[in-house]
Amino acid sequence: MRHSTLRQLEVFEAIARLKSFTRAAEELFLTQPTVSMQIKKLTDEIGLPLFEQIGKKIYLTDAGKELYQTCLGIFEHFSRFEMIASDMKGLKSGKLRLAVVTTAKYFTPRLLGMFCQEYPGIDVALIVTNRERVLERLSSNQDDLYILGQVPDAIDAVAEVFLDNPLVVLAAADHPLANEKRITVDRISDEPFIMREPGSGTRMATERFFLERSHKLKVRMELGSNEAIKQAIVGRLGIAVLSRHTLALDAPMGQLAILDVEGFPIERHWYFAYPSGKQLSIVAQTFLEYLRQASDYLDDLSCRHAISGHCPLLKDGQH
Amino acid sequence: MRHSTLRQLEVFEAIARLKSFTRAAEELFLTQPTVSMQIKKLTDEIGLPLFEQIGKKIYLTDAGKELYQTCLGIFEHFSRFEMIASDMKGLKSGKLRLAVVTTAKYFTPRLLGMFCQEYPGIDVALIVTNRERVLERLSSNQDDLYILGQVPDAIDAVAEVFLDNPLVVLAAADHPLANEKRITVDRISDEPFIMREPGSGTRMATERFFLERSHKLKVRMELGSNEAIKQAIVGRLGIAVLSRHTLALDAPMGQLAILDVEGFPIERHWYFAYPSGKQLSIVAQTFLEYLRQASDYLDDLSCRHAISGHCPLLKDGQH
DNA sequence: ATCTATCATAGATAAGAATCTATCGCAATA
DNA sequence: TATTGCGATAGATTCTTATCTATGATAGAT
Repeated sequence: MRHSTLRQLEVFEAIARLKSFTRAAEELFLTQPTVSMQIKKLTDEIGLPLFEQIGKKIYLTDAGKELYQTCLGIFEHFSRFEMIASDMKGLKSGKLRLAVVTTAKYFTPRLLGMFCQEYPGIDVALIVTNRERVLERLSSNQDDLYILGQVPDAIDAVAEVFLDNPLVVLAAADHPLANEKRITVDRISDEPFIMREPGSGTRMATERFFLERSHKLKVRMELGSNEAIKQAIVGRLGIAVLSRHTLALDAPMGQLAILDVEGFPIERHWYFAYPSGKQLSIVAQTFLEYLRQASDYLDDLSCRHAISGHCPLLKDGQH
Repeated sequence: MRHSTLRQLEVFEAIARLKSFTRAAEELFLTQPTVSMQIKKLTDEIGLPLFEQIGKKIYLTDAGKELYQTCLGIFEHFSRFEMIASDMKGLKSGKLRLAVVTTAKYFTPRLLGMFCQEYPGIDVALIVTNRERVLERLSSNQDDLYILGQVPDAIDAVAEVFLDNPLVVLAAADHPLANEKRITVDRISDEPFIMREPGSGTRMATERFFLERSHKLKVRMELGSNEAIKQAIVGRLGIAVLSRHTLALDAPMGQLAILDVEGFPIERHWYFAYPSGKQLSIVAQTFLEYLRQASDYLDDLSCRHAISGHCPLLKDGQH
């Protein structure tokens, strides 16, 4: 009976409900012979009579009753799906899967928060992991969008800048250099450095920076998280280059200083990316559009926090 | 999307499962362009992409995942129905609704018991009510088969004898006539009679019997149930004409006697009936066939009980 | 760089589905 | 008995569908 058509079920349902071929025909804007024909075919396929006629009344047989229930169930499934589909089209529902590089966790929640407020039906999943895993997910198409601090090179992907990502030199607030200005790279390079593990985008950029200036770094420690590094700085274990975004609201206030080193901040950027050739879901497209628009506001925000004097991390007059 | 076809869903399901258009085509014995075409149509109807292709891999979009679930649900419904239908065809399941006249309750359970044993999957519903209600149900086609003691006349129905229904005269075991033989109708008609309510088939047959012989009955009581009548007989309130089937195994033993009256037992019959024009369900047909075959055995059974001397109701030598 | 696997597209065709009009047969009803 | 209402049947038509072959495009794999 897999060869029955939905049309037949539709016709059947109408008859079963109205208990009349003629009424059903009217309801469906068909002629009566047409519905008769449909039912005939359906009955043949099933191999059991669905209706019986005593006098002029129509009754459902047991098989008919079962089929009626089946119909209702099937239509239920259909309309459920139709609802979901139209919600997806109208952005009333849907899912957005983001995978972001560790450092991005300092600002993506805020981004997502605003987006979610605007589209309350959208379900967002944020995965925070290291660059390597993010690239892995990117190439096996596990998410909708990816956020990285560096354009993926080995993988064919579309990437676009949407936010600045300035790298700054951080030291303990009472570090001798904390109040100096225009510190040379020379002086910095003598300091003990704390770094993320090799492979970290920040580390790569930092190393390139010093390499270009023919300096070597004293890497005193390698730590697996930005938070740990900040703690280490406060503990006077050394200085570090980190994204200014790591100095988010929750950073230990007043214990860190941004050093005014020549050539800093290193201007890196945040990129969103997705596999080239991927047809983005409507939700993803919308989020992307939202990202582009929000970037202005976000830049502003991070400036105010980190630069324009509202940031408790900066000593007076340093900006 | 009500215009999508089941075929499309079938194709879609195969692709979603195999994650390949080509594999799906092979599985369905189609060419690859055919499945592409089907999916194209389905996608157009739904208005959302269902698959995405990154490199040579196929992935389901969110909409696709939803549709896949929907498909599974729908196919589930279908196969459930198919199972039920094929069970119905094979008598492995099904329902038999019987409506019988009150007096028939003394033997139908035995009939049904045997039938149920033979077809354990069949669900039987037995409704016992008075003749009037049975006819009502018959004319509004509420059940599969009906059992009556008299052919329905006002209603157009098919009826067939399947069992004898002898009416006998019952009296208390110590009634003066209990030991007499060849009692004339004359003598009986002086006795106080206990009867069922007007409309009862037994009553109608009894009245006709006496009318044909130009006798009138002294109806002393009208009672609504055969059991009540038997109790009344035992209580010496009178005698009565009842179906011998009412003297079933559970009858009060040794307290009732069948009087050997001329012209008795009145030979009535049990009929099964159904609305003419009704296409009986396979279950009903089977039961009917079973009834015809079982009638011999049942006749035998009731004979042995009521006539051949094994019956405790009969005094020695009366048969 | 070439080959191979995979999906998309185009064009053709044969099969079949859905539908109609006209008419028949039956049963309930007036 | 005549009429009416309802479903079945027959035959014709139109349109769609499902399908094919042939070919093109793209991206991994060798």
